[in-house]
Amino acid sequence: MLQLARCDQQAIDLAKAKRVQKWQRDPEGMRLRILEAAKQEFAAHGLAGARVDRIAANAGANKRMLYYHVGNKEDLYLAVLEGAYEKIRSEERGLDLEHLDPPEAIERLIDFTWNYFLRNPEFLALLNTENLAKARHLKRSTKVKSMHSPFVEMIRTVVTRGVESGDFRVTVDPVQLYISIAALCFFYLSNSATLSVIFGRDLLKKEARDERLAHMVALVLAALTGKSTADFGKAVGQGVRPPAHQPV
Amino acid sequence: MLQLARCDQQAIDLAKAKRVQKWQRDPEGMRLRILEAAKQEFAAHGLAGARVDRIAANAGANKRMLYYHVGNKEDLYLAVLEGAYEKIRSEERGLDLEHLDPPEAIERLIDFTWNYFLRNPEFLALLNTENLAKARHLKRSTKVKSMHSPFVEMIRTVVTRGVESGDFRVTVDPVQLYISIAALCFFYLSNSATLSVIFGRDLLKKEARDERLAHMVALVLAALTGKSTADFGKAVGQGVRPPAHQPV
DNA sequence: CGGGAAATTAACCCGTTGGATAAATACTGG
DNA sequence: CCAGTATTTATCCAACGGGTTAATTTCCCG
Repeated sequence: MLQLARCDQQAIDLAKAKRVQKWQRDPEGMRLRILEAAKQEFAAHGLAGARVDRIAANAGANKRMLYYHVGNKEDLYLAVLEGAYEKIRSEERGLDLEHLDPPEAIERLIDFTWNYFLRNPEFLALLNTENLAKARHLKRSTKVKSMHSPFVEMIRTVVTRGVESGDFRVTVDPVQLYISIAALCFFYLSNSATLSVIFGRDLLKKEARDERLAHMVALVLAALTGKSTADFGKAVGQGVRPPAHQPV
Repeated sequence: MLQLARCDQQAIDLAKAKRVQKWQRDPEGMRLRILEAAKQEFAAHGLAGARVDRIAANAGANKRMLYYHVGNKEDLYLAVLEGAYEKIRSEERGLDLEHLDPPEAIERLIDFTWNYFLRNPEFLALLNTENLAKARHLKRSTKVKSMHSPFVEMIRTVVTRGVESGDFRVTVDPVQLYISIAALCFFYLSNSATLSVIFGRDLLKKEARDERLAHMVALVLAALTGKSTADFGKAVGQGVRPPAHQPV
């Protein structure tokens, strides 16, 4: 008792003397940490499986902070989702496909999409979660709808140029083409866990990834140009080909 | 009070006389109804979002029945998942690709995969859920692993035959090819909700679905055979082409 | 430097949910 | 027809989890 009282007195003295702070203000930083933690949590467990307490803990924050800075669980989720879309579209805008000749532009688009998904696995999980919810939240979002037409136009331009130059034999709906490219990348990575079990291969190891990228590029370009590249995926046998292509 | 008593007596009399049964036994039927309800529930809400009480209600059963006939929530989930895999593999086995010439076999495989996913949207949702869980449950399952090699061999045969006959210009790893075909179908359907919002089109309406199937067949066959089919998706402009292909 | 708004913490509330228990009821083999 | 087993019902509960309330601390600016 006496001892305790002495300690308390000491603590107070220290607090006054050295101005010991229990915490410091940082609203912007806090908000970012919250959103980052939320992204990881939603990506790892889905909307229903995510735990608000875990988000708070991983953000190094008090649970109350989530509600103070962002809102309830669903607001948090929507904020994360919007952020994720903004990020990928912003990177895509920097792709600059106009200056490449069409086949190279397509290859670059595939390469980018693949590596973006590889670098941002949470993005895949978030999209799946949102689709499970039938895009309920995305529909409410005003931000997201506007940011996609420029991208489609960019692809349309590439296709048109390719057809005019004779590089591409046929014309394609740019939306279909983009969906197909995204599909080839997305499905492989998003479902790699079950596919690896089913086919008894580790689909995420380096060689497998390189092989997959080569396969996708070959598939799409062969279809568009009619010229079959040599490397269409590893042979029917077991040999593994060296990667034909490296991330940017 | 008196009235009530009289009613009770009446009820008892009726029960004895007409042998009124409050319920009748049907273990197998019950089990099936439980699994069906569970499939819908897990597909609609994911593992964490699924509610055991809702499953019971939709199965027309008491909650206790789930635990009695199948097990706890995770057991239920695994049973549903295994059932889903069994169903698609079993249907695939009936595809009988051996008797078709290679390009037709591939087209048929795409057609089947597409329509299977279309008819069984829960299957897509279940796979996504399982991948969110990093295939944790599937790894535990002994049943599932074995049933896939025959299918891969079936595709391998088609590819080999195609190369030998000269129909296909290049050889392809059958696993890569199957993943690509599944990807083109799966991603479009599984993500149709968000994609529809983003691109401002209803991707599930009849014309869009027909268009998609034609696009996928054209893409894959063009890549394999080198012969571009005319119909590679709707033009760069806005015209919609009539469906080139109908479900079986 | 001090008062008040902004930021943060601590503690609590309460409906939900997975799961368990025991009693009641139907069926079946002897 | 009866005894024992299989199946179903009716409750209960403890843990969890999202959200809130109120107090506490920091910082800014007049």
